Amino acid sequence: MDAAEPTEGAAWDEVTPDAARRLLIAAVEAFAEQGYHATTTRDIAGRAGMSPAALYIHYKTKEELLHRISRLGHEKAVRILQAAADAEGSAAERLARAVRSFVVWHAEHHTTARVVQYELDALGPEHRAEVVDLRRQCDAAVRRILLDGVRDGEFDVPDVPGTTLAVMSLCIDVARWFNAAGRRTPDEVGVLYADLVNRMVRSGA
Amino acid sequence: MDAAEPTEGAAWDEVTPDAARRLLIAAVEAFAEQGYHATTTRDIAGRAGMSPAALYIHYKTKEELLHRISRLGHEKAVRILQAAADAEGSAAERLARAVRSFVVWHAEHHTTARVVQYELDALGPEHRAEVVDLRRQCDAAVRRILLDGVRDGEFDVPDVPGTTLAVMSLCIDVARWFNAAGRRTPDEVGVLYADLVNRMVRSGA
DNA sequence: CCCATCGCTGAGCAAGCGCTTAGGGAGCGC
DNA sequence: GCGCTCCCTAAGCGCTTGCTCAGCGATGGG
Repeated sequence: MDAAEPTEGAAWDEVTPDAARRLLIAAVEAFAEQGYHATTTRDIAGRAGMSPAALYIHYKTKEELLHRISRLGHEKAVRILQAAADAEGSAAERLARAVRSFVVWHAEHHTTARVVQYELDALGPEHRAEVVDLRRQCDAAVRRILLDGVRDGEFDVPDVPGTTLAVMSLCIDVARWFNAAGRRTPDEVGVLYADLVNRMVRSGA
Repeated sequence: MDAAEPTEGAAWDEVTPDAARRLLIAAVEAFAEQGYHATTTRDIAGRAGMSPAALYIHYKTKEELLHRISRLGHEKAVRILQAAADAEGSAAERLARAVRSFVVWHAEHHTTARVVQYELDALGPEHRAEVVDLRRQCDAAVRRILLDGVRDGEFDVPDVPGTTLAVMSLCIDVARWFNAAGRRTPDEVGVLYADLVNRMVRSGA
């Protein structure tokens, strides 16, 4: 389907210089494993092979690290969903693409996704507001597909906002339970979930 | 202050003495708002109107508080799902009841549910193992309903374990996004979700 | 009226936290 | 060689954390 998903390392290409990227990747792993509040700056620096003080050359605070991770992750999510919503094809095809690529991203980058989706409350007020706005754009993209499908008679969806919520919720929760060592590949989960969501909205019964 | 949630107080009836219950309810609120690691023992004791030291008369450690909350919550979840699985009626009726009551519980007690579902990793190894076992019982109850429905030709479910996972995931994530001040009541969400899940598994299209 | 018991508090300890500061060493133009 | 810049470290500051402990006031049996 769409262009190959970048790998874990390549996803942070835009973060420079090298030391800042290494710290950020270390922070993602630590936050995903233990949560933001349980992670110490010493732990992050240690994973990146640096002394505790090195962190503060590249980031003002620990919270700024989380903010950078959260913003980059949400921007990626918005891009994935808007690409699907803007694509050619029937509403069913666009919805399937949206769910599949969104789920694959959550499964493949489940460490990043876990931080992005579950550490939102650890952000400061203005940083959180910025990220909440990006989430609204995610919702809007999915809702647009559903509304198109209802308008064209493709879908039977009595409660569009509620179903949008449920679809997003289903995809996001993948980050919580997905385990790379488990028996399902990200793509298998994506295909399964696209089918389940299609069943939720298809008309006729 | 919690008059809006009539069952909230009654849910912790079994916790005695009174001071221990007040501390536990304070801990649920604090953990749900800020997360386990961001909550201090001083905060919990303060919410219960006590000094920091009072906590350690009733609980050995902060982790024991989380364990008690998590265990009681999971036991309730198991009871809800097994009651639905064991009920009379068609598989569709039992599935609808399971989803509806499970979702209503997550919405009504979303503070408790948030702690129960998202602070699992903060438990010590042996306490976590105990709780993970209870979660397997939850999964098993839902899977049993799906298998019955497939056997009787009521459901069309190509991937029973995967669909079980998705149904549980959908219900659990309610605890993350549900807001008591929002425009949906717990019962409305329960009815909506029961319908969406029914559409996932119904045969014919 | 006394004193043991229970539930609790005030004060504080050792450890660990986020973050700062002074300074070292490699690479560069001149 | 010299000085300048850029990354980085060792040491540590001020503060908060989970948890402890000696002791206090209220209660109730004798």
